[in-house]
Amino acid sequence: MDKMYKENNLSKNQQIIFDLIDKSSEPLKAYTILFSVQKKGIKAPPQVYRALDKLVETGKIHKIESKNAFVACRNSNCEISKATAFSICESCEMVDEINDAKLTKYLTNFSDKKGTKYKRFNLEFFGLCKKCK
Amino acid sequence: MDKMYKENNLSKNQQIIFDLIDKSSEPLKAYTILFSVQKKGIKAPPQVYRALDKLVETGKIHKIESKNAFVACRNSNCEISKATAFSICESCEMVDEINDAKLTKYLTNFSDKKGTKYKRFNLEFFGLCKKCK
DNA sequence: TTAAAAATTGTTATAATATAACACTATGTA
DNA sequence: TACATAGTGTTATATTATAACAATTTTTAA
Repeated sequence: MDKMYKENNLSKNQQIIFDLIDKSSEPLKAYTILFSVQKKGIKAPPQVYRALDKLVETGKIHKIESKNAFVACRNSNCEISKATAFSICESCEMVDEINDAKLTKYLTNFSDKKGTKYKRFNLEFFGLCKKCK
Repeated sequence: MDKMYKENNLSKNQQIIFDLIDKSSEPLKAYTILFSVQKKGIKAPPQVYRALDKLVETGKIHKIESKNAFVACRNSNCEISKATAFSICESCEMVDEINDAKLTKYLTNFSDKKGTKYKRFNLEFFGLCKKCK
């Protein structure tokens, strides 16, 4: 059988792009991805953005909104991105996903002054990483 | 004296653009701002982006990263944006700044598993606002 | 199994967001 | 007053993202 990529539920383009992001030590931007996968036949922005959209939707990757860049999800059981938190180094631009049950619980249960609860959040912390400090 | 705008420490372009954002009931995008202020002599993107950068830097406005849009700060004493939180309606796109001392304190004091504390954060909650629910 | 539905792909063009670089002017400060 | 700093105006261009259309592949379920 030659459609191995279906075994983990990702399409061909999604798998190619996920692999790239997953192997990267830093967040990747859409056009960086595009240039990296051109030899694999992915030649145009919509192909990249469509795969990214789907991967974000399914929680395989997250978008770092302040950087327009994408990282693989490091939370073993993350299937849908509804509670994301990141630490971002303002010097070297390193990004780490924060996986802190207490923080997640606190924010997931947070309700504002009108009593509204939210079904999703994204939190980005900025500072200096260990190396840069 | 004809340089009134100096009284509150904003330059001419900064004041024009701040006023526009401040009066708006919704987040404004850079090019929406650009089109709105062309009659006031601000004709090119860099003029808008420079003013926006400065206003963000001084905490007069905040950028909603997930929307590439800007809102005026509603926290009376916000001089530097180091602790921002917003609620965003996924239906009508309404954005409200959350001003919750307990939340701010919790996040300002948050330290990750390596004990690192961060000097700034931005939190965006997503859900349905009262109207859309 | 097979036809309809849903998801994915490929492609071209273009829209939307943001910055580089340069010349100049205004303002604050010693 | 002169120097440094901040702000302005301008052209061009870089970067990020989507629209629209045609085709193919995969899934579903009758």
